[in-house]
Amino acid sequence: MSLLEDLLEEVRAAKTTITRKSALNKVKLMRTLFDKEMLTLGDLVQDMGLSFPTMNSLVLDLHQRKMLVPKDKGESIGGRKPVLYQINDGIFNVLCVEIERFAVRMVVMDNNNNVLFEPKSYPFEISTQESDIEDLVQVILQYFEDRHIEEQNISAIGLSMPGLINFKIGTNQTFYSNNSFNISDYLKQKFGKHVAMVNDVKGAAISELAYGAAQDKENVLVILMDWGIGLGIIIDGKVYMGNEGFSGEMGHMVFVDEGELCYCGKRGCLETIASGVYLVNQARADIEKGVPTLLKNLKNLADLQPQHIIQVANQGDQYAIDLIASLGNNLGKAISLLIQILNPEAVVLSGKFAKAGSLITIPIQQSLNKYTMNAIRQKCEIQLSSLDDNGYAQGLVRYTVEDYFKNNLVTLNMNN
Amino acid sequence: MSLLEDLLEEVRAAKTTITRKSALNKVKLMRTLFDKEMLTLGDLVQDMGLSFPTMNSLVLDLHQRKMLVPKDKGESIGGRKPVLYQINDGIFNVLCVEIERFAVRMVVMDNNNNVLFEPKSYPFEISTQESDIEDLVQVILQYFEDRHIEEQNISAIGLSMPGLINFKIGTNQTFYSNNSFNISDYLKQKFGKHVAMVNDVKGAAISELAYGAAQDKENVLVILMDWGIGLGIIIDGKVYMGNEGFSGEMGHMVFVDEGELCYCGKRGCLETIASGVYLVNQARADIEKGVPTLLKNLKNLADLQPQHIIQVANQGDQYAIDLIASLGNNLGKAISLLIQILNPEAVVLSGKFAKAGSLITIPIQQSLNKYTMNAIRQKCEIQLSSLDDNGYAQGLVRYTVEDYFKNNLVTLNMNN
DNA sequence: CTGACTTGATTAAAATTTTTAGTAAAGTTT
DNA sequence: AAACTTTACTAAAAATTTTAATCAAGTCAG
Repeated sequence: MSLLEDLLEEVRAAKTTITRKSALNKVKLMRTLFDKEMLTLGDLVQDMGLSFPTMNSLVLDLHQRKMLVPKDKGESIGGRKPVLYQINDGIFNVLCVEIERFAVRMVVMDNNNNVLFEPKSYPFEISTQESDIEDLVQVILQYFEDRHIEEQNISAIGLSMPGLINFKIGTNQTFYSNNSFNISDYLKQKFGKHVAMVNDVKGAAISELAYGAAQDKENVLVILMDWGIGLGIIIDGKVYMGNEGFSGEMGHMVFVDEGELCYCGKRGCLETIASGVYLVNQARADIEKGVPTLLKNLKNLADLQPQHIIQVANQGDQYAIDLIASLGNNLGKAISLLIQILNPEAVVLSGKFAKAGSLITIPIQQSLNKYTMNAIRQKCEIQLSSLDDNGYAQGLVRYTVEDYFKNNLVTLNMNN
Repeated sequence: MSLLEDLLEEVRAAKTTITRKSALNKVKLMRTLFDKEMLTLGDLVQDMGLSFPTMNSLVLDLHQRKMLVPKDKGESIGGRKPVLYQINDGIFNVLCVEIERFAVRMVVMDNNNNVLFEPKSYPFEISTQESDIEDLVQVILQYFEDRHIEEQNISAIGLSMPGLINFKIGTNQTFYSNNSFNISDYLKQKFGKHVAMVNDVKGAAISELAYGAAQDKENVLVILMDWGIGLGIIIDGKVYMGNEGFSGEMGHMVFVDEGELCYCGKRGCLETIASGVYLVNQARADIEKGVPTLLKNLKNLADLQPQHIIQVANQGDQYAIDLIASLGNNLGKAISLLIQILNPEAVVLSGKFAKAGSLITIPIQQSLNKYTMNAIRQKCEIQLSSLDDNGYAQGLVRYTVEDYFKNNLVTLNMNN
C-alpha cells in the first residue's frame, strides 16, 4: 500500500473526530501541495485556514513519513528566506494512456512529472466495436511487458481520448455508440486502480494552464489543432467541462450553409473547412489536379498527414502556405465568435498546427481584426503553445491526481 | 448609520484579533444569509465551518440587534423542525436604476426584495455626450422628489445598462466613447453611497439564476431579447463576466458574410438579422410595400416597437407570425453555436420576446435540432422566462448587495 | 392517541487549537 | 558591521471545538 493510501486509511480508521480531522487535514495538505506545487509554511497556513503551530506539526509529521520534502528556499522579501515544501517524488505514479486517432501513447510519470517509464506508442484505431476495449487492455499489458513495469508501482490510470466524455459518470461516446458502457469502471475492475478519463482537448487545456502558455491566467481559450479542431475553455482558472462534459465541440459548429457532409451527420461543420482532415483532403485533390507543390515528392499520397503539409510550408512551399492561410482565415472567423462570446484574456494555439508558427497565426489574427469588436479583442493575446512531447501527458497526470483526491475526499466526507 | 455599517465599523475598530474575527464572522454570516436567503443554524455551521456553540452566540447577537430574524420553520426530516433564519427587512435598501434604450426605470427595494418606493420610468436616451451623466443625476433627484425619498434611507445604488461595462474598474463604453471616465466613482461622490454597475443582460441572468427559470441550475444560457440581443452566461452557478466584463456580446457575432452594416461598425452582425431593431425595420419596409398585416392599423409607423409586432402575432396575424418565425430560425442557429461550445443544461429566453411564447420557441427549437449535435442538445431544455416587472430589478439588488459585501470584505481583509 | 424514536436547541466540562508573546536564526539593506 | 525584516520555533494564556447530557418538538407505528 502506498503512503498516500496509508493516509486515507488513517482517516477511515480514526476513532475520534479529533484524530479524524487531523488525518483529513494531512490529506488536504497533500492536495494543496500538489495543486500549488511548492508552498511555504505561511502559504499553507493561509490556504488551509489553520494556525502556524498546527500546520507546523502536520508538516513535520508528513516530512517524517517522507511524503513531502523541503525543496528550495523562496525569495526573500527583506528577511529570512522561507522554506518551500513540495510533495516527494514517487508518491503517486500515473500510467498515462493517450488515445489518439491512429495510435495509443503511453508513459508512466509521478506526481512531480518525473518520467518513471519511457513513453511508447502503439498502433491503435478507435472504432465502436465491442472488442476495442479488450484490445486496449492488451496494449496496456504489452506496454507493461515492454518496459518491465510491475502493476503495483502504478497508483492510478489516466485516460485521454477525443470525443464526448461524460465526466460525471465516466461514460463516453467514442468506444461503443451507446452511452451506457462505462470504460472507467471496466478498467478499474481489470486493474484494481483508480481510473480518470478526460477528453484530449480538456487535457491539453489543463497542461497549458498548469505548465504552458495559459499559466497564471484566468480566462483562456485553448484551441487544439490536429486531425480535428477542439476547444478547451478555461474560466476563472479552471477548465470548464460543460454540464455533461461536452463543452468545446467547436469542430462541429455549423459554419457553412448547406455545406459538405460531416462524419457527425450534419452539414457544413467547421471541421469540413478548417481541420487536418480538410487540409489533407484538399491537398490530395489539388495534387491530383496537378498543382505545383513539394508535396508531390511524397511517395504515397494515402499516407499524407497534416504535419507533412506544415513541414513543406515551413520550407517555403507556396501552395502549402496558401492552403494553411485559407484554413487560418476560416478558423480565425470561428475564433472571433468565441472571443465575442467569452471575452478571454488569451487564445492559445496548441496541437500539431502550432508548428506552423506565424503561417497560421497571421491569417487567424487577420480574421480576428475583421470579425471581432475592438474593445473585446484589444487585450486578447494570441499565443502559440510551447509544450514538449510529454506536455499533454503532464496535464493528464494532473487531472488524474486531482480526480483521485476529489473522489476520495468526497467519499471520506460522506461517512462523516 | 445603518446596522450593517455599524457591524463593518466594529471590524475596523476591533483592537484584538479575537474581537476582529468575531465581528468579521458576523459580517460573513450576514453575507451567507443574504446569499442563501434562509438557513438553519446547522446549515450555517456547515457553510461557515464554525461550531454550534460559536454560531449560536453569533446568531443570538445578530438577532438581538434585529439584523436577522427567525422566520419560518424548515421541513422536518423525522424530528423537531429547525428554525430558519433570514436577514431582517430593511437592512440594506437599494436604489435600482435600470437604464434602457429610451428610458430609465427606478425603484427602491430592500434586501428581501420588498418594494419600499414604487417604480417609475422617465424618458432618457443614452448618447455619448458629456452632459448625459449630469442628466442622469437630475433624473434620480427627480425620482427622489416624486416619491418623497430621503437619501439617508438608501444604502447603495445599483445601475444596469446595455453595452460594454468593465466590471473590475467600473468604467463603461456607453456614456462617453473613451474608456477612462468612471461613472461609478462619479455617482459615488455625488451621492456618497456605494455604486454597483452591471450590464443589463448579466443583471437579467442573475435574476433568472436567483428567482427565475435558472434556479438550482449550474450551467445556463440566458438570452435577453429586446431591441438588441444579449447573452448572459451562467457557469458553475455563477454569472460569467468575461475577463474584462465583456462576455456575451452575441448580438455582434458576425453571422452573414458581407451582410448589412451594423452600428458597431462591422458587417453582418447577428443583430442585423435577429433583433427587435431588425423586426421593426423589416416590418416598416414590408408595410410600405403593402404587405397585408394588422400592423397597418397603427397610427404612427415611426412609433412601431417590437412588442407591437409580438402583440399582433399573438392575435394571429400571419405576417407577424412569419416574421417572428424567420427571426427565431436565425436566432436558433446562433444559439446552436453557443450550445455546441458551452453544453449548458438549459437555455432561458428572457426579455420582451418571451411574450411571443411558442411562436418564437418552436422556430428556435427547429434550428437547434438541425444545427446541434444530438448528445449535446438532448438534455438541454429551452425555457421561457417567467419574471415579472420587478424581476430584473431584483437581480440588480442582488448584484449590488453582493458587490457591497465583496468590496468591504476585500478591504477589511487587507488591513489585516 | 400514545409511546418510541427522531432531530433540534442549549448548556457545561474536557480537550484541543489558536492567540499572543518572546527568542533565535537567516537574510537584506544602509 | 549594524539595524531592520522576515521566518522558525516554543510556551503560556485565551478561545474554540468536542463531547456529553438534557430538554424540546416533531414523526410515525401500532
